[in-house]
Amino acid sequence: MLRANSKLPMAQAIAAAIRRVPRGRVSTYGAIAKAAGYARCARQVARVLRQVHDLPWQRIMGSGGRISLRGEAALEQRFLLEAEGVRFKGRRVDLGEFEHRFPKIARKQAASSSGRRGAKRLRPKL
DNA sequence: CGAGTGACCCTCA
DNA sequence: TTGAGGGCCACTC
Repeated sequence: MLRANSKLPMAQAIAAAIRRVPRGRVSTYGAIAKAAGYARCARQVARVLRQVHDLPWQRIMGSGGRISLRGEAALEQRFLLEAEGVRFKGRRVDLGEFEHRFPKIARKQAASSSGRRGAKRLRPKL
Protein backbone atom coordinates (compact mmCIF):
# COMPACT_ATOMS: atom_id res chain seq x y z
CA MET A 1 0.00 0.00 0.00
CA LEU A 2 1.31 3.33 -0.90
CA ARG A 3 0.92 6.28 1.34
CA ALA A 4 1.36 9.90 0.54
CA ASN A 5 4.69 10.16 -1.13
CA SER A 6 5.28 13.42 0.63
CA LYS A 7 5.81 11.48 3.81
CA LEU A 8 8.05 8.90 2.32
CA PRO A 9 11.76 9.34 1.90
CA MET A 10 12.91 10.32 -1.51
CA ALA A 11 14.31 6.93 -2.30
CA GLN A 12 11.12 5.28 -1.13
CA ALA A 13 9.00 7.65 -3.16
CA ILE A 14 10.99 6.85 -6.22
CA ALA A 15 10.91 3.16 -5.47
CA ALA A 16 7.15 3.37 -5.02
CA ALA A 17 6.79 5.12 -8.34
CA ILE A 18 8.78 2.42 -10.01
CA ARG A 19 6.63 -0.23 -8.45
CA ARG A 20 3.56 1.46 -9.81
CA VAL A 21 4.62 0.53 -13.29
CA PRO A 22 2.62 -2.55 -14.23
CA ARG A 23 3.97 -5.49 -16.06
CA GLY A 24 4.27 -5.08 -19.78
CA ARG A 25 4.82 -1.36 -19.39
CA VAL A 26 7.88 0.79 -19.00
CA SER A 27 8.74 4.17 -17.60
CA THR A 28 11.46 6.73 -17.88
CA TYR A 29 13.73 8.46 -15.42
CA GLY A 30 11.99 11.75 -15.82
CA ALA A 31 8.57 10.20 -15.44
CA ILE A 32 9.55 8.31 -12.34
CA ALA A 33 11.28 11.28 -10.81
CA LYS A 34 8.31 13.50 -11.52
CA ALA A 35 5.85 10.92 -10.27
CA ALA A 36 7.86 10.67 -7.11
CA GLY A 37 7.82 14.43 -6.78
CA TYR A 38 11.41 15.08 -7.76
CA ALA A 39 11.46 16.03 -11.38
CA ARG A 40 15.02 17.30 -11.12
CA CYS A 41 16.30 14.12 -9.58
CA ALA A 42 16.29 11.81 -12.53
CA ARG A 43 19.73 10.76 -11.44
CA GLN A 44 18.45 9.74 -8.08
CA VAL A 45 16.15 7.33 -9.83
CA ALA A 46 19.16 5.63 -11.28
CA ARG A 47 20.72 5.53 -7.89
CA VAL A 48 17.66 3.84 -6.42
CA LEU A 49 17.60 1.31 -9.21
CA ARG A 50 21.16 0.43 -8.53
CA GLN A 51 20.84 0.42 -4.78
CA VAL A 52 17.46 -1.22 -4.45
CA HIS A 53 17.19 -4.38 -6.41
CA ASP A 54 13.67 -5.12 -5.24
CA LEU A 55 12.38 -2.96 -8.04
CA PRO A 56 11.49 -3.88 -11.60
CA TRP A 57 14.57 -2.11 -12.87
CA GLN A 58 13.94 -3.65 -16.24
CA ARG A 59 10.92 -1.41 -16.71
CA ILE A 60 12.89 1.76 -16.19
CA MET A 61 14.31 3.18 -19.35
CA GLY A 62 16.08 6.32 -20.29
CA SER A 63 14.50 9.14 -22.23
CA GLY A 64 12.89 8.19 -25.48
CA GLY A 65 12.68 4.60 -24.31
CA ARG A 66 16.37 4.04 -24.64
CA ILE A 67 18.28 1.64 -22.50
CA SER A 68 20.67 3.51 -20.29
CA LEU A 69 22.42 0.39 -19.28
CA ARG A 70 25.38 -0.91 -21.08
CA GLY A 71 26.83 -4.21 -21.96
CA GLU A 72 24.98 -7.41 -21.27
CA ALA A 73 22.75 -5.68 -18.75
CA ALA A 74 21.09 -3.86 -21.62
CA LEU A 75 20.52 -7.12 -23.41
CA GLU A 76 19.11 -8.63 -20.28
CA GLN A 77 16.77 -5.73 -19.82
CA ARG A 78 15.58 -5.98 -23.36
CA PHE A 79 15.07 -9.69 -23.02
CA LEU A 80 13.04 -9.28 -19.83
CA LEU A 81 10.91 -6.54 -21.32
CA GLU A 82 10.27 -8.51 -24.45
CA ALA A 83 9.21 -11.38 -22.24
CA GLU A 84 6.62 -9.04 -20.74
CA GLY A 85 5.32 -8.14 -24.15
CA VAL A 86 7.19 -4.89 -24.71
CA ARG A 87 8.25 -4.43 -28.27
CA PHE A 88 11.58 -2.95 -29.09
CA LYS A 89 12.34 -0.85 -32.07
CA GLY A 90 15.96 -1.47 -32.57
CA ARG A 91 17.50 -0.06 -29.43
CA ARG A 92 14.43 1.73 -28.19
CA VAL A 93 10.96 1.03 -26.90
CA ASP A 94 7.83 2.61 -28.27
CA LEU A 95 6.97 4.78 -25.31
CA GLY A 96 3.84 5.91 -27.10
CA GLU A 97 2.40 2.49 -26.47
CA PHE A 98 4.35 1.07 -23.59
CA GLU A 99 5.10 4.06 -21.43
CA HIS A 100 3.13 3.86 -18.24
CA ARG A 101 1.17 6.97 -17.34
CA PHE A 102 0.81 7.79 -13.70
CA PRO A 103 -2.75 8.59 -12.63
CA LYS A 104 -1.74 11.45 -10.43
CA ILE A 105 1.40 13.38 -9.98
CA ALA A 106 1.89 14.90 -6.58
CA ARG A 107 3.46 18.30 -6.73
CA LYS A 108 5.86 18.42 -3.91
CA GLN A 109 7.86 21.46 -3.16
CA ALA A 110 11.07 20.55 -1.50
CA ALA A 111 12.41 23.47 0.45
CA SER A 112 15.40 21.83 2.00
CA SER A 113 18.93 22.92 1.59
CA SER A 114 21.12 19.97 1.95
CA GLY A 115 23.60 18.67 -0.52
CA ARG A 116 24.92 21.13 -3.01
CA ARG A 117 27.70 19.93 -5.14
CA GLY A 118 27.07 16.56 -6.59
CA ALA A 119 28.86 14.11 -8.66
CA LYS A 120 31.65 15.43 -10.75
CA ARG A 121 32.75 11.97 -11.48
CA LEU A 122 33.06 11.00 -15.07
CA ARG A 123 30.74 8.45 -16.50
CA PRO A 124 32.05 4.95 -16.77
CA LYS A 125 33.22 3.85 -20.16
CA LEU A 126 32.60 0.47 -21.51
C1' DC B 1 25.94 25.58 -30.75
C1' DG B 2 22.12 24.41 -27.67
C1' DA B 3 19.13 21.44 -25.05
C1' DG B 4 18.45 17.29 -22.59
C1' DT B 5 19.62 13.39 -20.04
C1' DG B 6 21.74 10.38 -16.56
C1' DA B 7 21.80 2.82 -13.51
C1' DC B 8 26.10 8.76 -9.19
C1' DC B 9 28.19 11.42 -6.07
C1' DC B 10 28.72 14.37 -2.30
C1' DT B 11 27.26 17.01 1.75
C1' DC B 12 24.39 17.84 5.91
C1' DA B 13 21.92 16.37 10.40
C1' DT C 1 29.19 6.99 13.18
C1' DT C 2 25.02 6.27 9.82
C1' DG C 3 20.92 7.88 7.24
C1' DA C 4 18.73 10.92 4.26
C1' DG C 5 18.47 14.13 0.57
C1' DG C 6 19.56 17.02 -3.29
C1' DG C 7 22.17 18.79 -7.31
C1' DC C 8 25.97 19.67 -10.69
C1' DC C 9 28.34 18.40 -14.85
C1' DA C 10 29.93 15.46 -18.67
C1' DC C 11 28.28 13.48 -22.46
C1' DT C 12 24.74 12.66 -26.51
C1' DC C 13 21.78 14.13 -30.05
